[in-house]
Amino acid sequence: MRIGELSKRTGVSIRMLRYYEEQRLLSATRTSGGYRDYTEDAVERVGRIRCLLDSALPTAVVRTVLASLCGGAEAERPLLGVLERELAGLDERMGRLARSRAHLAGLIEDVRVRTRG
Amino acid sequence: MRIGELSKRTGVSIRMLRYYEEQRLLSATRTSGGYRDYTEDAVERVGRIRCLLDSALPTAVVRTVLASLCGGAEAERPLLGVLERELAGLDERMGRLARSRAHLAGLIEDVRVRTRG
DNA sequence: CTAAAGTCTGACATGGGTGTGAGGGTCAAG
DNA sequence: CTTGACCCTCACACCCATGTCAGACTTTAG
Repeated sequence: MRIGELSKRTGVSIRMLRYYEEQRLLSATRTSGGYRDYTEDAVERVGRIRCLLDSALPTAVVRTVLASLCGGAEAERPLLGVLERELAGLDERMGRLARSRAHLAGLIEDVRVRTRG
Repeated sequence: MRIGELSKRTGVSIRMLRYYEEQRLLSATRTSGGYRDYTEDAVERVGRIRCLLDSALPTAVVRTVLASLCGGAEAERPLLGVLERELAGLDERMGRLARSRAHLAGLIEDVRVRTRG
């Protein structure tokens, strides 16, 4: 299928499908006219890419993950380390956000008190 | 005082002090030679700016907050709304991150199970 | 054959605080 | 006067998924 159809079937913009190819997350053969030609499998693969990106993984990690998932179980050991580091990174970001939130909530409370007074 | 001293006393880089001025968060008079000349108050003001930025507020909001804090209590009503919207935004970001984290944790669990099996 | 819809590549913009560098001016101590 | 420390402005780079536009080509329907 061509890119427009894949876009409609996955809900992912054409721009992003091209981007995934550039990032080597997704591949397609080309027609004689130069159009991308996707197999049926592409639909599922795009879904997996979206899932991984929605887990806040950067494209480079998504590429690694996809490669490992297609490899055997022995390829999944280093993968696990990569994912755990990403998880730790997420936790740190959440911690920072939580601290900011506490800051801001305190600030709001201050303003409230002062306005009442 | 000049910018280098303010930087040392606040721990904020010179680059950032200039940036705050550009963003109209901080002001200084100029010497005849064109150097910025800060009053003592600037030290405290920079501290307040840092505090607000550390609360994940964008500079435009920091500007509003600083202006309101210098205004009277009646100026703090709209301010409160602004801050609450920011807080809601923070909560949404935290929610998204939490969802991503859950996604990723699930993915890791899958890999673990599959590697054991 | 023609028009329209689809596709191609390449490039620029976004957000937004922050680093870094170039090229040049100011000021104080020797 | 010279040297060196300090400062000035302007501008580009970063991150990185995503939108959007321009100009050109392909495919398909009429």
